[in-house]
Amino acid sequence: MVSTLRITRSDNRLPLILDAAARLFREKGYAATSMRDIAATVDMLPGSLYYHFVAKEDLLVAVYQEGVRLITEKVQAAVARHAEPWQRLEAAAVAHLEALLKSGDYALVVIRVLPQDVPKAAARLMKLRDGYDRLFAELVADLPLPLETDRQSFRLLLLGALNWTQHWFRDGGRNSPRSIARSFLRLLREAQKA
Amino acid sequence: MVSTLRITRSDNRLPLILDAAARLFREKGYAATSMRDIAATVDMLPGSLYYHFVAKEDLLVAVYQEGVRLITEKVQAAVARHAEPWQRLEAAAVAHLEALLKSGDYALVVIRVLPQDVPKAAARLMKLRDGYDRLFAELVADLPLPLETDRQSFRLLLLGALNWTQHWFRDGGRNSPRSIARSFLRLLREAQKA
DNA sequence: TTATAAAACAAACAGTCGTTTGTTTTATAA
DNA sequence: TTATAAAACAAACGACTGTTTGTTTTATAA
Repeated sequence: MVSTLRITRSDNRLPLILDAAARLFREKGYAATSMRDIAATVDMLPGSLYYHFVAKEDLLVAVYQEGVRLITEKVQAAVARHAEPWQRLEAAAVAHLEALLKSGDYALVVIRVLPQDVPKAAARLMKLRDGYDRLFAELVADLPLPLETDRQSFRLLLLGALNWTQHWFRDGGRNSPRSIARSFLRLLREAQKA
Repeated sequence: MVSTLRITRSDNRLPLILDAAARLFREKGYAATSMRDIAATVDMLPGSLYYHFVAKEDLLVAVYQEGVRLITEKVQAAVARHAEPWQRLEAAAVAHLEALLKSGDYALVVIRVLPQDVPKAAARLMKLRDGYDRLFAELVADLPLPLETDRQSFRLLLLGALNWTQHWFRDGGRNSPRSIARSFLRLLREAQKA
């Protein structure tokens, strides 16, 4: 699960710490979440967290890393199931949105906590993001679009709208992450057919 | 400028305080900005801020209010210059994006600081936002769209993409807020002509 | 069964947080 | 010129912050 960190004992509670951190970072943001909050959630003492992480920012980076991994994994799997460019993009959009809105805390931390909010970790966070961005760029590059279409704007429009859903999406309504993603893609696709 | 607060003396530094708060809230977020940061920026003592505001959240609400007012003002003025529905929406999108990316700190605080980040002020912040959202809803309602087009999705797609630009837009590049907004609208419009 | 290292405890550190209280300065109206 | 209220100062409050240090418990390999 956490590839870079060694776990040598079966009662290791590092996964629990990461879960708690992910939940709190998502709910309250990075700055408003204290190490004591996280420790209390997993019934530990604050200082104990420093056995696993050198500093608070490193805890965030670990959560971020797992979040990016999760999203990337789901999107790549979804894309692989299709061959036609538009279908591949739609599958990616659906998977992206489901990862954000359904799979839980890790993924949301990635689009909710801004690198600039954590200066000491900003460079590492941006690097983690960049890898993922390329994935979508390739999908858009493969689309059979009219020559005059600005593919960069196309990508930014779609991804921005998808990421912004976190601010208004409420679970339990009529529309699912899947239906939202499809709806967005339909609006974009019609325009590019000719 | 600040309609709800009385200014009875010419050397009142309330506007300076608001400017500083807006800048810091935008740069570092709400939680990471301390009252001492704000006070130091305007060369005051921390406690002095409490002559103007009962609590930190009220300072945020004041900034937010001014931000919403600024955006609304610019968008309404831009819309009023056109009669054709598509042109009105494009003018609104351009004004909205210019307000966010060019006019400075107040407007950006509105889309950067989430109501849920400040529980004690969340209700007030959301109320301020809602008024503005209606404005765009009306513009979309007036568009001559095919019957099958989902107007709500259309609005959320556009507004989400516009608001997300804060995360990647860098000033000085080839593309201006105006050109970005137009590019987005072109992508959406082509699809809806038939 | 015992040695070893993982993992957590216990307690404190120096600094910062939002805020309050009493006092002082100063622009303005009378 | 003086009375008044606006606006800021000065200093502190208790609570909370990220983090460190030394010690203790305990799962696991030998």
